[in-house]
Amino acid sequence: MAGPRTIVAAPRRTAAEEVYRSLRRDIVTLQHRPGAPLGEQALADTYGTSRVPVREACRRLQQEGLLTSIPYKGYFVSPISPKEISDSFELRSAIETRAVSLAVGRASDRELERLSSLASIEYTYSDWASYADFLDKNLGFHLEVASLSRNDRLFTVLHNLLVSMQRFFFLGLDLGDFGAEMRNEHELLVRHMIRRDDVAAAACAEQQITASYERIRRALAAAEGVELPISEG
Amino acid sequence: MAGPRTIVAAPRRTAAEEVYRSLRRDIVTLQHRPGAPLGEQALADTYGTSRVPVREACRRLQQEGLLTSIPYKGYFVSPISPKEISDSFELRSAIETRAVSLAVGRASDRELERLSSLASIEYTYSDWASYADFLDKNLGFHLEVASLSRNDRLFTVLHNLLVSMQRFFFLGLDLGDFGAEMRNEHELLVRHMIRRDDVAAAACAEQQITASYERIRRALAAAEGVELPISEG
DNA sequence: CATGGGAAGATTGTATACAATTCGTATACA
DNA sequence: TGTATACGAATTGTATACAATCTTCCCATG
Repeated sequence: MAGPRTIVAAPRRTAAEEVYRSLRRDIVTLQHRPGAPLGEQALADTYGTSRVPVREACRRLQQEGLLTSIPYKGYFVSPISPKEISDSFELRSAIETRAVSLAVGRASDRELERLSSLASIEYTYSDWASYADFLDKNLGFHLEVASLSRNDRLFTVLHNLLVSMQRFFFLGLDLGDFGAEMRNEHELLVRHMIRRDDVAAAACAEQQITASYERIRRALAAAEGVELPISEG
Repeated sequence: MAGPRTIVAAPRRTAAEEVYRSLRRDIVTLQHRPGAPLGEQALADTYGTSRVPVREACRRLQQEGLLTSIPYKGYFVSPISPKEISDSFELRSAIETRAVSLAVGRASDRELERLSSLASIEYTYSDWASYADFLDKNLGFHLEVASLSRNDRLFTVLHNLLVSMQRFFFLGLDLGDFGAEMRNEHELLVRHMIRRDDVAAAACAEQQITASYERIRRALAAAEGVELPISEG
């Protein structure tokens, strides 16, 4: 899913890696709420390891923006502020539209065909497990586009950004059933790319990212500071 | 220099932080050559600490792309390949042009005036210390632009990217005296920004980034695999 | 001479113990 | 009552010891 040519490095089975993946999953699926306190020792007890691997995982998540460290107080799940959401979408727009442009110029017909097969995804309204699966496949689609840009550095940065944005999307899915809408968006984008129209494809991506942002904004306005600890940005 | 409103976090004086900063400086100034092997224990001995802080620093540098880890062999300074340079400039172009656009719409006249004062920089040809100072100030200029975008996430990502690209620029400065040229570029960009012409400013930034890439490419072609270990990309 | 096995060395991964720093609180004092 | 201060609890930061894993090289064996 993540990478077609994942020659980079085989992810080894290490405790630090396990803690990292588990913690990240729990954070992006909102099972650890924004603002929730996490201590190294507590996490070590939870995962049955020592503080050293936990520490490594936490520093990684901190660098990716999902955790915030307050020295001698502990780690905290980074709060979700309107500004952070807006900043993230703005940056995503800058990077992903370029990725689409580059991909149009560099991907083979064969690869675009394969991309097309990843465009059709859906979920079941108000089904949590379905949400998780949907977001995973949606991430896969966008990462495939990024990978077709043939730019490893761009891929890595966009990968990190999209992962940290996953929890925003979790907030949005409950607002309504957008499965069909997003599937149509994906398919439209791929059609532009197959036609090798880089300008139209980039504009299409830009517009879809804005639409996604609007969905999140509406979901946030609907929830309006009751369910989740949203900090003022 | 880095940030005007650096409210984010006071950089604590910790051993891991010291090792990180020292190592990063030595890598971007090419005092540690691309491909050079670095072991945790050796670094610990060098810096007079234990492996734990060294490890933390190395993982950070690895995630930023300056170090490459080969399991059970050691860390190595990431090689500089033509593709890595090209990828980096491509990504930089995507992010920085957007940063310029945003800054034009959000910075105050006062801030743009201050930015103007950072534009005039120069260096002395074939003077190493002068190079380091020049690159530092040049970085400061571009980071100030990024900061004026008012997008923290964009700032952080571009910051990391530009830092890791510093060592490319080191290769380029010896090719000739580009001080005046780059100063003119900076001043032209600022003039576009002051005129609040975001399209012209973004196009100007794009063109300048391309020019910078060309300078590096020529420098690399001139050196042609004799002085430095350049891996084939 | 090619090849597989295995021991030795090196490196990373993990656990535990200890030091350093910070924050809250209680308390002494004005 | 208000304020300063000292103490203690909690947490991170660091050092060291040990275990696991990989590489390498040598040697036996076909």
